[in-house]
Amino acid sequence: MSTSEIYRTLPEQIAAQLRQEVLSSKLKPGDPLREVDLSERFGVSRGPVREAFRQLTQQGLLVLEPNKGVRVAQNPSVEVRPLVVRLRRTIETFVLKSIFERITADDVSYWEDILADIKAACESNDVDALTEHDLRFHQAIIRSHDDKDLFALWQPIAMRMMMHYNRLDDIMDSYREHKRILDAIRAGDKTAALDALETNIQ
Amino acid sequence: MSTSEIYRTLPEQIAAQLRQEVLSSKLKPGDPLREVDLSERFGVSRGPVREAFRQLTQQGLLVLEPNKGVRVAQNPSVEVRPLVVRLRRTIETFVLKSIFERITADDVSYWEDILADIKAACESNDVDALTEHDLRFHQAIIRSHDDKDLFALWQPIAMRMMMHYNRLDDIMDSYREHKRILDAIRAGDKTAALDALETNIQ
DNA sequence: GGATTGCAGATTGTCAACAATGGACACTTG
DNA sequence: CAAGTGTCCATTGTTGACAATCTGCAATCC
Repeated sequence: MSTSEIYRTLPEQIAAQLRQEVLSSKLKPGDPLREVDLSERFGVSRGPVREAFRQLTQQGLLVLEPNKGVRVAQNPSVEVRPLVVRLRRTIETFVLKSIFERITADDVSYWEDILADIKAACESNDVDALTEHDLRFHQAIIRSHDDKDLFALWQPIAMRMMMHYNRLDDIMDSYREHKRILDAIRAGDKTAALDALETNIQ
Repeated sequence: MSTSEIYRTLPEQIAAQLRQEVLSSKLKPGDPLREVDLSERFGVSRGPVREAFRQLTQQGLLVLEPNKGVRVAQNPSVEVRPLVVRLRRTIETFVLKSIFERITADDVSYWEDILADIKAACESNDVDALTEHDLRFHQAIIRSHDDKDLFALWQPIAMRMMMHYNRLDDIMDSYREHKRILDAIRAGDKTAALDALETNIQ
């Protein structure tokens, strides 16, 4: 992980690593994951690996079949993708509307740090890092809401959007879109912020 | 379980039982669940119980804190509940719209069976059974879509709505609402069916 | 020849023992 | 007496052994 986030438990560390590999297409849809392989690779027993599988299944990145193990999930079909976009927009705009008046300078400063990471990833053309920081940006917004359950609601939807997907011709657009969101927030322009957010989610 | 559904794995059976107890408020928000207690109760080791905990966590019924175990989740806050309603409506109307032209006689016949269960539950004033069959009804609709991933997307949202909640003054209303959905489907009236579905989800 | 059965290896499912963690409460210390 | 420290116990986290299940392939039968 390029971020120095602290994962408290063994399964979380394993899940974080595997998530990164799925989102970066190092692991492709349909690829099987073997418990023993991974337990040897991470130097743990099969228990924590199974637990990590469970977390990633919940996030929609892996699919589990009893007695047959887990595989990397397929991308949402072309038919379902617009639904996922709509769901994610619904949640994120709900949260932004809800917290808008209570956004603190600390919040903005934290989001700016992430924006800087996004900018760096764009400039060095590092798609994997961009995916990671893009996710962190939106995650940070969701997490600033009081109701922590919103994150659990949002995560599986957002993950399904981030899987093996790249809609941008110019990678720098990602930076511009996120900057536009943050600029509008800083200016206190709620309508513009919501519009910028919706534009970014597609 | 009053239905004779077949659960293939041990964890699924345990999860089904616990889910029923959470949805029927036998287990209340904040109640802790102990691995050893449940493993003794179900006559298995702690492994399958942990696995069941993971499934229910993913569905939003339980909340997991590392090194501290799981508790029954809180109801969605009054602020978040409208969002959950909107998300569930979005998914279910999307599915109904999408499958409408391809609904078979077998589908309708199966849904009628569930409607009969709903009617029976209403008439005998059995709220727990009603919750179960209400869930089965909507689940059946979601599952008739080709994209099986939709169910995974829908479930955590629907579960959050079903937790310890009863919006109806007259329990028979539930039967009437579901009957109205099915009548509209039988009549081939898509608009009416979608409207009836939205009315039922609140 | 094509379908069915039976085996063998690989893989997941379950278990019970042991390790690590966290919280309560008594104890020391200033 | 208040703040901090240590110990114990309940509980979860991790492990490795063993059981059950699935998959592919070869032998058998019609």
